[in-house]
Amino acid sequence: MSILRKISAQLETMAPADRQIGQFIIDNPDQMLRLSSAALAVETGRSQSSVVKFSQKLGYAGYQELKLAVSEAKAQEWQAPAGMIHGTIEVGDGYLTILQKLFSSKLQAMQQTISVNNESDIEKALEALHDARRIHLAGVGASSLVARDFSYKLMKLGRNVLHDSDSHVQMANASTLGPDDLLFALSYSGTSIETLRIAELASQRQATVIVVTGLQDNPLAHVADICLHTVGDEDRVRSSAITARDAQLMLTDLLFILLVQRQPDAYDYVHNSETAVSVLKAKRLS
Amino acid sequence: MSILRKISAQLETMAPADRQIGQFIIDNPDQMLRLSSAALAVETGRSQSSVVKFSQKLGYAGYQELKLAVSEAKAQEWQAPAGMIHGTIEVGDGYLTILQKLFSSKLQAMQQTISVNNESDIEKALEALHDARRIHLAGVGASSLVARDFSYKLMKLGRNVLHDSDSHVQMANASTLGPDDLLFALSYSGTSIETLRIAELASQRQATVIVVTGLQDNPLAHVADICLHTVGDEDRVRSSAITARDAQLMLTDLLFILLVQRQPDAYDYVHNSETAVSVLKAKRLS
DNA sequence: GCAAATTGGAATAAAAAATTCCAATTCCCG
DNA sequence: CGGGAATTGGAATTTTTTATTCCAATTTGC
Repeated sequence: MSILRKISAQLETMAPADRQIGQFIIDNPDQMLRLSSAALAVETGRSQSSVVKFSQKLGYAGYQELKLAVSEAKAQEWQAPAGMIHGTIEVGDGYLTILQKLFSSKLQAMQQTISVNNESDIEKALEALHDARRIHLAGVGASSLVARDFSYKLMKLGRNVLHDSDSHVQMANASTLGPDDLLFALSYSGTSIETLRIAELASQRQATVIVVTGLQDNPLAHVADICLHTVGDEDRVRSSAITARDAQLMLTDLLFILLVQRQPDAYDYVHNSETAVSVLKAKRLS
Repeated sequence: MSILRKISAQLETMAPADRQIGQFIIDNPDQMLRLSSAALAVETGRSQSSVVKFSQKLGYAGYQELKLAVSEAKAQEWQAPAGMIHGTIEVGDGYLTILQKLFSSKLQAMQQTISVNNESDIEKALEALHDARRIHLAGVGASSLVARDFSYKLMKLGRNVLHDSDSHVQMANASTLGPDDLLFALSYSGTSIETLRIAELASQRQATVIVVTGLQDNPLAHVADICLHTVGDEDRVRSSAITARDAQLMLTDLLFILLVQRQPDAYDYVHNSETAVSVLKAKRLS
């Protein structure tokens, strides 16, 4: 149990000096860690011996041990998921609160995305990606960046990839797909008209259609041969495609790694890619 | 920067007593926090004054301040959530192992990225972004997607944003920047020639230069007015810009949220954006 | 080779932590 | 309600810890 929490719980039943010292520590843990027992006494208008006695009443040998416990309590607040601040980012939130809420939202989106997809669906998608002659990536808005990121990774493996940010070109590309090909379509809402039309066309042309979309029922999911789900809570982070994007990236990154594991020469391809790019890097500082 | 990391980096060039004391602290940070300077001297077979001098050579007023810094470094240290498999993805890894290692690597990259940047640097970047007349985003490869993602978000707020994936166009755009403008340059290596040249030009033209780059010393960091750092371990995830990209996104997402909090009409802009896009969404299934 | 700089322990001084002493206040029981 | 016991908490004192000074030995640089 965090000492800060323990002090809070006991505050009401403490004697006056103890209450004042305890309150200061709860309100200012960072500052307390920098103060000597005498300086803390000055800050609280109490005596130096009261500070030491306060520590001992809490079960510590002295002030130094109390300091250590406060330091550990602070460390746990940041790290333990249970102690992390969850919730909607709000107008009055300070820096640390925003940071923790953002981190927590990202973590949750990725974790939930993993748990709503079972291994057999991932394996099916992997199998289809592995076997596809050509892979066409489709998505608009934030999803288009995920599609592009995934297309770069697939191209790095030497795969035959079609991707263009212009939805008309995407549509034209889809009209060339056949039964040996695959469409990988991303849309969190599942209602983007361009992505939907492209998926419908690919499906008509007997290409395999993998859809990455949100959990809600939506028209894009209905076109899918294989449907992978993402979970994001955009309301938490001001509705700007942050958690939905992170959730999609979690899936595409996982598929990429699994493909790498499946392709014997994958590491060679990746290494070749790095070597090729290195001529575009400045030489090391001497 | 973590004091533990700093001590590690300097160990080789330290004199014998300092090296011994430094090594003990790196190996036993928990224990060190419980020891007086005299007790630490006994543990290392050195003198008590050497312990204090060691602290002072590192830039602290004394041993107590060093202790505080070690305590903070420990708090920010990465710790895998309980039970999670952590480590390098290897050839024989199964699905679940790969999944956990990937997830853990993402968490580590994001958390470490947060801990290596202090609040005052983030606030400086925020201030500069908030005040800039025009914001130019630069980056190539994976960084170009992060740049684009951030450009979309900034444009959603009604900001005057310059972004193009073509590095020649980026360069031409940089030639129009002035003292009221800002360049936001992303490169994990800090050695991409295009990004570097663009940053140098922006700097010459007196624009504010914010650089988002890795922790290692690099030419791009030297051009920066404000430097934000990212931590990613690409070796863990087959070296394909996964964790480096996640680290960069963590920073750009944070800056975006902080900007939203600073801009009174931000929510209106975001809402207007959603309304505008809704005409490109299929109607709900009936 | 020599002077200057660095290293680092012993001794000393200063600061911080802990304990003791004791007066004032509160609590509890008869 | 009164008196004794227990608690509170600051001042004074003691002990421990931290920081600085002194100085000899070693290393470095010219």
